[in-house]
Parts: sequence; C-alpha cells; structure tokens
Amino acid sequence: MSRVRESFPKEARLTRRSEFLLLARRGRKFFTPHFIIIRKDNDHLGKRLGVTVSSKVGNAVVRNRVKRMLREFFRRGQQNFRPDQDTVVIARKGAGDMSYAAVTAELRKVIGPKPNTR
RNA sequence: CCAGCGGACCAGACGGUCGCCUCCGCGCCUUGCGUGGAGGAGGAAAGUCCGGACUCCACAGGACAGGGUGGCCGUUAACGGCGGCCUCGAGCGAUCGGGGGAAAGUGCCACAGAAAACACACCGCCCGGUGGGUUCCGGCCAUACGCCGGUCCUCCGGGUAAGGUUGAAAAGGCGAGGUAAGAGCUCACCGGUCCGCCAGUGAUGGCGGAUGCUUGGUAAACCCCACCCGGAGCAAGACCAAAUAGGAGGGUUGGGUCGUCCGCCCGAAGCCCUCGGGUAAGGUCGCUGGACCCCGCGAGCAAUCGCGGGGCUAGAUGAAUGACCGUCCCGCUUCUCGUUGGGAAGUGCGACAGAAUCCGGCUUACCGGUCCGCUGGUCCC
RNA sequence: GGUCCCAUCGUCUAGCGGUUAGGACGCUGGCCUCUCACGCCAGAAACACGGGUUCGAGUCCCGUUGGGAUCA
Repeated sequence: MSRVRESFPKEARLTRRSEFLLLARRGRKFFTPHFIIIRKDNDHLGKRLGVTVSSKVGNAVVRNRVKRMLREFFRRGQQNFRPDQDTVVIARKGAGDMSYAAVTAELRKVIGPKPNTR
C-alpha cells in the first residue's frame, strides 16, 4: 500500500484574483471562530487551495505564519479534501495567536477526516 | 567590586521525517515529469525621512516661483550622512547636547505692567513760581485780623532716569566718587563694539590699543545671505499574446510630464480633453555581480582612499525560505539541597521582526548575551 | 511595491501662536403638559501619542500610531 503523497505544488494553488472572486460569489461558505472556509467544485483541475490573510490579522510575520500553517494543514490532510474542488480559507482577526495544533483542531470540525481513509 | 560613559559584534545549536522556491546535471512520451546535487531573510529586511544608481519624459538651456540645507575644514557617486576641529551649554569626569544673519527691512510680543522697543509718558526724587489754599510752627504785633518765612496739600513750568507692584523678557552689571536730585557724568573690575598684530586653509583663539558704549526676544514668523535641486518613478520602462469599431460630443492651432515665461523639439486635419463601449487585468525581459563581501599591506589623527589576494552570498510575483519530533542551550516561575552555587519539575508561536529594482545613510522597534576602551568611587597588594 | 492625504466632544464640524477650545445634532437633569412630542433653561462631554522651537503650541517642526485615497 503506497503512502499518500503530501506534496503541495503550484498547480494545487489558486493564483488568480478572478478565481478568488468566483469562489466568493458562488462557493459554499462555512464559518469558524477564526476562519471562513469557502468550497466549490471546479472543472477537473484537482484539489486546489487558496489562502487570504488580510492586514487585520497582523503584521507580515504573523500573516506569513498563518498562511504556512493553513498550507501545512492542506498538505498533510489532502485525503480529507474532495477531488476537483477549490477551497479558500480566509483568516479572521485573532488567527495569528493560534498554534498549529489549535488551527488543526478548529478546521477538523469542517474538513474532518472521512472514516475510511488509508 | 560598585556606579557610569562610548564603541564593536551575536541574534539559539545539532539531528531526523514531511514539504516549498530558484539554479545546475542526468533520464524519459525533450511540453512537463522523475531523480541527484547546490543555494535560500535582517540588523533593522520596517518607517519611506534624505541621498544616489537605473528607466522614461525635444537629453533638461535660462529667468522667476517653489523646496531643502545651514559653525569651519575634510570625506564621498551623493547626502540632511560620517570624521576631525571651533564655540556655547550640561556633567566631578569619561562623555553628551545645541550651532548662519535680529546693527537690511516688515510683522508679532496676550494678561500684567509706568513703559514691550524712536525710549516717551506716569508715580517718585529734585529745583523754581508776585499761582491758589491756610493745617501746623516761628517772627512782626498787646491779642486777633493781616503780613513775612518755613512746613504740608494741590496746581503750573523745568531737571532726572537711581528707585517703582508687573512680566518669559525692562534699555550694560556691580561698587565708589560726584550731584539740587540724578545720570558712563567720572573711575576700577566684568561684559560689549571697533581697529591692529600674531597663530591657523578656516570656524576661531591670543595679545595690544581705542571707544563710555541707546539700539531686547522671535527667522521650526515673513525674510536676507551662501550653497544645492528638471520631472516622474521598476505598478519606471520594453516586448509578446488576447480583444475591438478605431464610436459619440467638445476644443483647437497647437502638442511635447513638472508651476509660469522664454528658448528648444515635433507637427500640420492632425492633436488634445470628456463620455460611453470591447478585450485583458496574462506572459517574458527589466531581476540581480554590486559605489559587493572577507583578509592583508600602505596613505591619513579619522571618516575615507589606493594596491594585492580570495569569495559569489535569495530572487518570489495570491508572492518560496516552513511544520512536527528528539537532545542540548537560554530566559522565566515553583520546589529543593550541602545556598557567591547546584539539582528537579513546569513553562516559552524563544526579543523586535519577513526581502519585492539595487545601493549609501538616518530614524524607529527590540528578550538578552559576548568583547574592547575609558571615567568616578571603594578595598587589597 | 510606489506616491499622496487626513486625525478636535458619541457624530458632523469651527478655531490669527495668547479664550474657560465655539456651534449643530445627539445624551442627562429640570420647567411646561393629564401624558408624549414641540418648546424653554441648565449640565456633562474632545485637540491620536511622544519629543522639540517659543515666555506660551489644538495651531509651527520632527518622529510614532491609526485611518483613507490613488498608480499596471
């Protein structure tokens, strides 16, 4: 049994402003205390992730750390995401004070693992 | 050892697992993927406060306007930076902080105060008055009336700037002489101004002489003087791809990146402005080897410069440089022991903070640690 | 990333370097009314922060912080 790949190449990222706007208009939204999650099926482009962290969250160091933690969560838990679906995570105020474990615990409630993975 | 001053440097370490970005090599269905290797945030990368490089704008010439700087000399590509020196102030000191012109002109200086800048007027002091009043004293006179002199109050004329509640600031200070009262009126000392000589490139300092010497503060008020500055900025700019119809209205001989004028260049039914619409908001280059870093020698007090040798040290673009685990280090808290110290447990996004064209500075943020030089004090040899 | 602008009561705003920092709406209390509204009277309430220049800063200069605009 081959291990699930945990890479996160550029193809798996949302890089266009228009793509973000499309999800914001058409996607399904979920709210948690520190994040907003938007999901929408795409046209056979694979699992993709976009992250939005505005300056309200903190300074550049804090924003970078939040983005890295969210990408890490996506990378480590790709089996929890449906294929051919785009996901955007928007960080809200206070997200910069969280640890990686806290982020994981909060997002699991929305993106939690399916029982039959691996 | 205690207290302090100045400067330089470091910015947790090692290992493992999973990832990200760039470059190089190899393989393959040369697109891209796989695989191996190398490299991958800072002292402030920050604020964007100065200065340059670079790019574009007839290649930018002049005048005015506008802005900036401000002791002197040096340094540099340049600077508002840096170094040395000068001077004033603070400190016992190491050291630190400030720096053109107020006698070119204009404005302002509230309240208070006599007065806030031509020194005039007020109180006061002094002198004078065949001015007025008559409280008191003395004289003439027997007393009184009256007269004369003094004193007191008031008025007028003059002298004076010593003193005067104030104020942030009061017209050289202080002492003595002098005078009717006073006054640089005179004198000594201090301060100032001017001249000369000497030292220094200079700011400035020293010495000597002359002059009794009215002439605040504010230029981060206007301003004057000296010097500097063309404008915009890598979202600059160049190319490629995609898309559409070169639409409507207006203005005109103009337009050309700065505010005005001149000059210069381009143009002559072309250009400009506004409105509406279409496509796209993509890619490549610019993009990192540079006033670069390290070491040594030399010039210089130093900033800095020259020469020689060695090194290559991020280039992303919804934007890489991370997450987790282990051991150690460090800080904090608690407990404990044989207490200048050691041990155990717990704790910590382990200070501030993330490159975005690149450099030189400045400023601001910052848990701590290391080293060097110096000052004052105390103790010991 | 670059270039600019702004900050005064809760809100919108005035404000010559010298005032007790003014006004409107709102708020609180009182009067009026049977009650509410209107009206009248009174009151509380602010110069973003830190330095500097000045005798004296809301105002002038510098820095910090927080908002906002704009450029392909």
